[in-house]
Amino acid sequence: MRREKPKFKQIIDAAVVVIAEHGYHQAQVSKIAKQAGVADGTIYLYFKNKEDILISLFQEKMGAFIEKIEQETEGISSPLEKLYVLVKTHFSALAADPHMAVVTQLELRQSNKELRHRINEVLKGYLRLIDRIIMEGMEKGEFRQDLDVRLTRQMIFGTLDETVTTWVMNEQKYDLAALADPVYELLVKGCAAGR
Amino acid sequence: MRREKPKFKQIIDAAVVVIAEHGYHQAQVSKIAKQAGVADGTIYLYFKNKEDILISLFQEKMGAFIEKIEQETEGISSPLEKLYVLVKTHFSALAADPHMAVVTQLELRQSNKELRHRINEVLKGYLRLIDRIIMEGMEKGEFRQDLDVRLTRQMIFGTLDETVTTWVMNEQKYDLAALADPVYELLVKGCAAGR
Amino acid sequence: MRREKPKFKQIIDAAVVVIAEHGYHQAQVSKIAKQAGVADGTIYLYFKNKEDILISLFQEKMGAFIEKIEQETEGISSPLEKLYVLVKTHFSALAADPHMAVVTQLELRQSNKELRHRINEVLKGYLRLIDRIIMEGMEKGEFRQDLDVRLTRQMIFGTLDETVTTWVMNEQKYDLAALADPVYELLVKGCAAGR
Amino acid sequence: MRREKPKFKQIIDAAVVVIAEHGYHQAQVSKIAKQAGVADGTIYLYFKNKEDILISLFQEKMGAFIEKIEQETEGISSPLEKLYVLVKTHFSALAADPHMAVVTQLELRQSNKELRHRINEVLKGYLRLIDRIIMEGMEKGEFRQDLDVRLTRQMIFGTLDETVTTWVMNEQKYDLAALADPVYELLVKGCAAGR
DNA sequence: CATGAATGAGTATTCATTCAT
DNA sequence: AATGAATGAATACTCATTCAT
Repeated sequence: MRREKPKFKQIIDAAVVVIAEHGYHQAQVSKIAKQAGVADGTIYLYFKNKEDILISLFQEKMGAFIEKIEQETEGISSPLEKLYVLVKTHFSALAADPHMAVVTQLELRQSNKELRHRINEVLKGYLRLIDRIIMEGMEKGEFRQDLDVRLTRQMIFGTLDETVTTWVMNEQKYDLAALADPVYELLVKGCAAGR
Repeated sequence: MRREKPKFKQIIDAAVVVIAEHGYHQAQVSKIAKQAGVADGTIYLYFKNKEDILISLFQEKMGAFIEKIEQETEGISSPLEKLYVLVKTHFSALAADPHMAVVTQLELRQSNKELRHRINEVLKGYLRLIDRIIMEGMEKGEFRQDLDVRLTRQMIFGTLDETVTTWVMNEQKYDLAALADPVYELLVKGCAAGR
Repeated sequence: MRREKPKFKQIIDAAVVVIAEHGYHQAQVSKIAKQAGVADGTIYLYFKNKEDILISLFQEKMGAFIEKIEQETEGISSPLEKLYVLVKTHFSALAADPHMAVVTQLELRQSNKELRHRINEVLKGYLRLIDRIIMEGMEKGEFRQDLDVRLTRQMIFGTLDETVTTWVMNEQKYDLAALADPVYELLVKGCAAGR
Repeated sequence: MRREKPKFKQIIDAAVVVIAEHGYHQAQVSKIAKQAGVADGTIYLYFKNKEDILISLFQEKMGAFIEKIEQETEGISSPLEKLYVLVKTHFSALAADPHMAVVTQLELRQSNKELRHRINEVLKGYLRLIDRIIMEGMEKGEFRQDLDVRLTRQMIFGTLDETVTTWVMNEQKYDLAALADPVYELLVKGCAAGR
């Protein structure tokens, strides 16, 4: 299994650092190789091509991200609480890894359409997780019955994503994790005044 | 005023078509010139460089977009209704211009960080418009009093943006404008069941 | 006669200024037109093409230069004295027109081989003048009898040219005209100690 | 040391041939690469950019030229004889390498001002060598005591340079080396008849 | 005569990928 | 397995010249 070989991780980690520091368009293969401490050619013993590095990077990191959120929400029975933990974990995981935040929110989005479609494949795992929470919430009566699952998931993911992106573009100046509570409340109650 | 010269618009429209059809990275200057029916060199009589075409494109189109939404919401006194019209207009404007939708949601995001920052400057006008609706809503008691304006705006914009992007990535297969009502309701009421 | 039309001179003078200030490779036709206060297209009513401007420039200025030296040396009977006046006039004419000095010594030499050959045609008038002084000097016994005219002329012109070029490259910091006496003596006596 | 790698010399030699045959402005990088038998990109493993090829070319060739003249004049005690050997070697070295003669006398002078200044830096080594001969000649009493070293050097270099350039522009039709004797005599004795 | 908007040919340089060692 | 020298395709921009007004 290539994912277990030490150089596989070594190269992916190097890619994250190089992209975060130099930006997507300045992340040449040779720069990644240098950062990883291997020869340019060695990259191609572990990855099919440059795109494959980026896809693998996203798979590895996003996979861990999803797994973490799944673990955190696993034992929880209340869908609303699950949603809260998801928001909290989403924010704190990215706040804890500033390099990764820059890479996922800004740099990787500069990739071409094909790569972005591949990335979306990976993202789907996360979106399905959100979908499951929504459906469970509707079943258990904690969420409104008339929700459109896809639209609700788009609201949740869109809000989280926009919040993190704004935070990254503001150079991560404020405490992202602290936004979990008000954002959760917004998603749950909406913006209108209650009756 | 260069913006009023016919070739200025002609070239920008050509750029939209070329980028939508061939993608950002395949939108060579010569391809845009050909589509516009002018010589390569003519481009440079109206634009400083390639990046300037893209920035101008975004300014022109986004400017018209914002202006349209401002006009539509102008006479309305209820902030909630303003929000509804904003959602509706946002969706229908992009649904009415599929090329532009592809360009703004997918292609232009591949641009480098500098261009994206310039684009964000233009976007700010739109975000400020949303902010004003939120503040007015709080003042008039239609929105909750404890809202964080920035977070609320990020929810609204993030949700709209994610919804449009998903629609574009699904090849605009369904009716985007029809989503205005449920999305509006989601934003206003949130996803939780009422008490 | 085009040479007598005011715009002809106007454009040539503009070319000298532009080339001296911006350098040969930055002396675009449009810049010369602007400096001359005419439209780009007007240039082509007076000159066949850009090269023609430069050739005409050289002909006009070099023609006046040669004429001046011919006039100064005309009444003089002694070839040695003629040579002295030539050296003196060569230096003082260029010292009096710093723009022109930069143009002839540095900028115009960046032109392509063909233009340089055309320029050499013009220069030949000057070289023939030097030749005549040498031959007269040999006839009148003031110059050595065994001189090779071409080589002697190359020594004279090469020395003057190198001296002016060095002066221009040193930013015309010292008094060029003051070098006429020692340079003349060098050309006449050579560098060896007399017997 | 890049100068010792075979491809470094290979590319420089190719540049000399291409420039001599096609002229400075027609010496595209791809043409040089083809002549050198390498890929375009390989050029940039050995040279920073195109200008660097030309500067290196001049440094390599002019360096060898100066070294050769230094070696030839080394053991000689008489400054006059040193001057003779310098003239002789200058002419015969350029006569032996017609390509290089075209490149140094005609083509490289078309380069822009910056490159020409870099080239002059290299030339200074040669001018200093001439200066040393002049000063030694004055000390040993073989040269006149009242010489201005700079002017004398300008006469010597200017004469040699003009002689070679004329020879190149006449398509190297006559025997340049044979001119060493009369040119030397001119430089030493001047053109005036002895007393 | 004069204008100036429009033309379009031409070129240095980068970098993902290969393959002989 | 690992290396790194070599490859070569691909593209924005300038500016001399024209010609309809």
